Amino acid sequence: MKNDEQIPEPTLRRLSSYLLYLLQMRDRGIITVSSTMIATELYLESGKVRKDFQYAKIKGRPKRGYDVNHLIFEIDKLLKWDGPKPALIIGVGSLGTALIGYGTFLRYGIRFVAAFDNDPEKIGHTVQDIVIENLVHIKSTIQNKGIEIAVLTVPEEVAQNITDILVKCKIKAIWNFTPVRIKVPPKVVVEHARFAQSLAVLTYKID
Amino acid sequence: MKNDEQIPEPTLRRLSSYLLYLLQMRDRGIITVSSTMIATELYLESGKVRKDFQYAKIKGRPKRGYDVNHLIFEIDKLLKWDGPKPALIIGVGSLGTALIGYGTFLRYGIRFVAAFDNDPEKIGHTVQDIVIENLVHIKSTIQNKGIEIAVLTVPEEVAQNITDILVKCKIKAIWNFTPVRIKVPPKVVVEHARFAQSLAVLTYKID
DNA sequence: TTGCTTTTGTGAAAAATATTGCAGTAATAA
DNA sequence: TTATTACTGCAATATTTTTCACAAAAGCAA
Repeated sequence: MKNDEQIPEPTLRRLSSYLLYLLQMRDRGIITVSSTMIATELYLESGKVRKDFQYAKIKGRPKRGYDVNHLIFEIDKLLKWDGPKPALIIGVGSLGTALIGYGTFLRYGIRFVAAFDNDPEKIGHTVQDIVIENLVHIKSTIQNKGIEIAVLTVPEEVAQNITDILVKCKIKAIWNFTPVRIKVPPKVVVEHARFAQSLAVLTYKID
Repeated sequence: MKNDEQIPEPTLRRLSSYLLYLLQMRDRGIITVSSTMIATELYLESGKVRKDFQYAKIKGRPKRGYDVNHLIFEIDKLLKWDGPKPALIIGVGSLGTALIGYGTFLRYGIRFVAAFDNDPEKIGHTVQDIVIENLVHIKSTIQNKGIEIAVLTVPEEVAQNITDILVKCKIKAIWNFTPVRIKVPPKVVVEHARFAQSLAVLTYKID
């Protein structure tokens, strides 16, 4: 395996699942886990787990397995989930509010530090100690707070407009919860929260 | 291509994306689309789009492309998104409430017809015309309303317990929004709403 | 009609991802 | 010390998914 190789997306996704399990194990005081243990728990093949760790350049020890703390440390580092990154949310409707309140994100590398909405009724109010700001302040807030990640929970009609603003403000990544496929320059990372796609798999498989 | 072949999951996911685009096209009065148009819009290869339609057994016409209405009809049928299925939600916290309010699900084949919570404060209150019920009624509600799909937005500590109840009530599919990997018998379909996995890909790709 | 163009449908090649199998290593027990 | 066991690490193989390439079909224009 070459050194400069990109880590496959399926591997990245699984690494985040391993992390969840590993945190549970650490809470229970478990020091080492084997690839078989992880695989059994997550319904995978142990070989796949080992291959994933190989991609992540994480080493284990024959007969012992992998050190739980080391695994957590390395996966966090790889996913850049060490030291939560400041993020902003645009669109403080019910979904936006729910996401701000979803404390678990803190564990997943992001912390909400700003919120925006264009409803004058909402501006000035707070959600979880975050003041909802007017969009006109977005550029300065992004700069002042060093925000790289934006979570997009606006109505779909304005999704592209807002995206263009975010791009102008040099945001690096957008997590898009709208059903619209937004357009960005190549250097901006976009990830769709694919509710529909998830549901498609679910409903297709029924029966 | 054999007839009894299972449709690959990536294809299912893309089909749901095509649908979104096709609905927009229909609204704009467009009658036919080519695989190239879809591909350009969604940043894919046109061959992939055609292959996907091949899996879905959807035919086009050379020089004309595909009929928008026919595509929508066939994809809806395939994903079983025609005639929304009744679904219930368990755990009416902020995320649960947001999901109930997310009207777009109606387009994606499910309609919330029941909600449950174990907080006595909440029971009897309504969210979007749905009365929050006590969990003791879950079995009869599932039977009476013919519910096959459950959306799980409970705290992670009780996720498995609630899942076991759902399985006993013969639910067919669970859409799991908790970070816990729940265990079910093979015939029950589970789909994780992988917030963490989605974020893993996002944060890894930054820079 | 004929020729030209666009677009489908699909087999086949290529690439990505998953699985298998096993040599080698470290811990443990005898 | 030696044998046994339980692992990893990785190369080889298999499978899945994507990409490519092009013949055939259908519309269109002259």
